[in-house]
Amino acid sequence: MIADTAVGALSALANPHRLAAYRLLVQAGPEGRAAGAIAEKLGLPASSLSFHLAHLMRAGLISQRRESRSLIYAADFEAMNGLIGFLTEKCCGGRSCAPGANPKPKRSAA
Amino acid sequence: MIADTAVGALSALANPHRLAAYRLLVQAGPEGRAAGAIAEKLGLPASSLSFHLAHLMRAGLISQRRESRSLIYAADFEAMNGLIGFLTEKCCGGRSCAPGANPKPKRSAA
DNA sequence: CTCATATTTTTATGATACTGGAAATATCGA
DNA sequence: TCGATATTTCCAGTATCATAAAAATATGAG
Repeated sequence: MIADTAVGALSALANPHRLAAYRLLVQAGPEGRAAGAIAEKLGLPASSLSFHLAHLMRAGLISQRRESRSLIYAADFEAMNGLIGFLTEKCCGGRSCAPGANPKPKRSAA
Repeated sequence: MIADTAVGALSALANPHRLAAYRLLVQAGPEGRAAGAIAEKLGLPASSLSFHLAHLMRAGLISQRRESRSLIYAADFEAMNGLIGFLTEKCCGGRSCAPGANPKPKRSAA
């Protein structure tokens, strides 16, 4: 991941509504959730939610697929792991890492 | 971590200069780095960097300590892990989690 | 006390983001 | 084709953020 991508992803998450929507999708897993269901859960007008989902899409954090009349959104877990890896990269230059001692949030492939 | 805190942290990171400064501090580890050293490394005017560091401080992502004439900034690793935990919380509702299969970026205490 | 260094605060201007109603688009069923 | 459902695009008003020069503050040395 390059810095611009990371800034885009972080900007996308840096809004209460988008963060809520994103977390909802993270918890929903690969199956995802329809836009309408998200709007209802979050109590947002459809047009506002659409704006926020488009923002998350542009940032590459979620994906979209159509299923009949509904548009289903799902979190992109590779993007999430890429972002986390970018933030924690070369954490502490290799040393033991702070109070609780967390060498590195090791992820499978990264 | 509550949502407001997370939004604050993400907003703080959602800027190229702040993200660069933060990553520099993450890689520097608990020792941290003086404001002047960061400004030089990033090629930023002192006043601009100060603005950005204050933003990261307000978000709780970094800490400050004085050492003679210099102010030393260091990443707060607990905050970072808290943020990552918040993002990945209840990821996939427990199921296997996407392509690479990453159940959860397990961290020591969280 | 005064000067030099390190950093922050103040300030003004310009740019970007959020909001939600109304209209437009896409899909489905009869 | 027509109507209903699901969602997006358009719009404009308001609010928030980034920038960097200049002035202010804090520390240390002589």
